[in-house]
Amino acid sequence: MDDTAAMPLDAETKVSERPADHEAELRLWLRLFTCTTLIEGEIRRRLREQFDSTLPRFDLMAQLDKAPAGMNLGELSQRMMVSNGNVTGLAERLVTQGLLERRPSPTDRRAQLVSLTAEGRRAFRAMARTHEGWIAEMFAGLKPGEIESLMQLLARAKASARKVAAAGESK
Amino acid sequence: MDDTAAMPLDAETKVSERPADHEAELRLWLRLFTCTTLIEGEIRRRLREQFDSTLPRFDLMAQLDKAPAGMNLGELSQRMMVSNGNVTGLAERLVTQGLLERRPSPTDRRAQLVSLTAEGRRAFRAMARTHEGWIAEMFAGLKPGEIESLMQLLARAKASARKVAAAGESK
DNA sequence: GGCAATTACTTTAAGCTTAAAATATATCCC
DNA sequence: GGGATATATTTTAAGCTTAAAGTAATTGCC
Repeated sequence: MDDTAAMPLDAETKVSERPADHEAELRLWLRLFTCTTLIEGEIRRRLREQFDSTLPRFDLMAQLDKAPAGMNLGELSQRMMVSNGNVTGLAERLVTQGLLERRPSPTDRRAQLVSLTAEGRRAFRAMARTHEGWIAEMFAGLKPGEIESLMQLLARAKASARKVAAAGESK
Repeated sequence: MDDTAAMPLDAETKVSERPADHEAELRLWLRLFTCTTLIEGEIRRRLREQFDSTLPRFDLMAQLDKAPAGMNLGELSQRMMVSNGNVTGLAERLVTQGLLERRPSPTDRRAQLVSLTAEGRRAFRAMARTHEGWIAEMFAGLKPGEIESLMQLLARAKASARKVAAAGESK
């Protein structure tokens, strides 16, 4: 019935509410997660209802819209931060819809080059314009200064988390 | 070269680079999303590697840990903010693993009551302790004041988004 | 009592996602 | 040149997630 090992240091550990050591961080994570999930869910819902599309498809198209010459699937998966296999399936569905075009890379017979079709580009631009409005709507309750503060604090949080995540993946 | 506003109608608004009216909000959303995804991915990875578990399973168990008497699936799905069908499958897998127990509700023959088994409770507590440490680790780069500021700004963002999302769902 | 509406849950179909294994090609080095 | 290694992509198996349709039981109301 002693507690946490050795307890090397730092007073800090108040006692009374023992378990709560990192309560502030836990609550922050919960709030961050809830906030993101709330907005994300609404965006997904609207993409589906208004454009019969999905967030991953939108993301993929956004990457290609920035690269008119097209790119291969590996590069796409890196930029989207998802697995290779994921992009394979996503691209396939977009090709079926006529929004995406694949052709073999001229320099590497293992690789495929994908790019938006004219229709894909048109469809994406329409979605993107509307999407931008949705996001503005979601954050309409924040003042410009609050947006700026949030940006900076999230940058700090991201840097902090990135350090931890990066450490693990070198492995 | 001024822009936006006024300009009500626009056929198309040609003007090459239409400057993205809501760029600040868009960048904020991107950062919020990236930050959450980064942390979430690391948590998922660790749950899998260290506990052979998943985030949805962890969340479900967390709800039940707070309700020793158990609860029915509908209540669980509400608290987790996911669909009913989702909980059905999740619970099924946890039962298979011996971490969850189902029994018919004594008062309503349509309903099931679920609760953690002794083993489930033990497993959850172990995970929760470790999980708390991970979260603290992720945010270790932030000062207490920064955590506090983030909490408040995210609360404002959440309230803003909630208003928008709620408006749509009454329908 | 009996029937309509509601509620609790499950099933289905579709898509997203990943890790791991498999395939095909390219590159490096002797 | 030829074999080892690395790279680009696809396939597979498993799980998560949802909306919509289906089933069963309960509740409300006449």
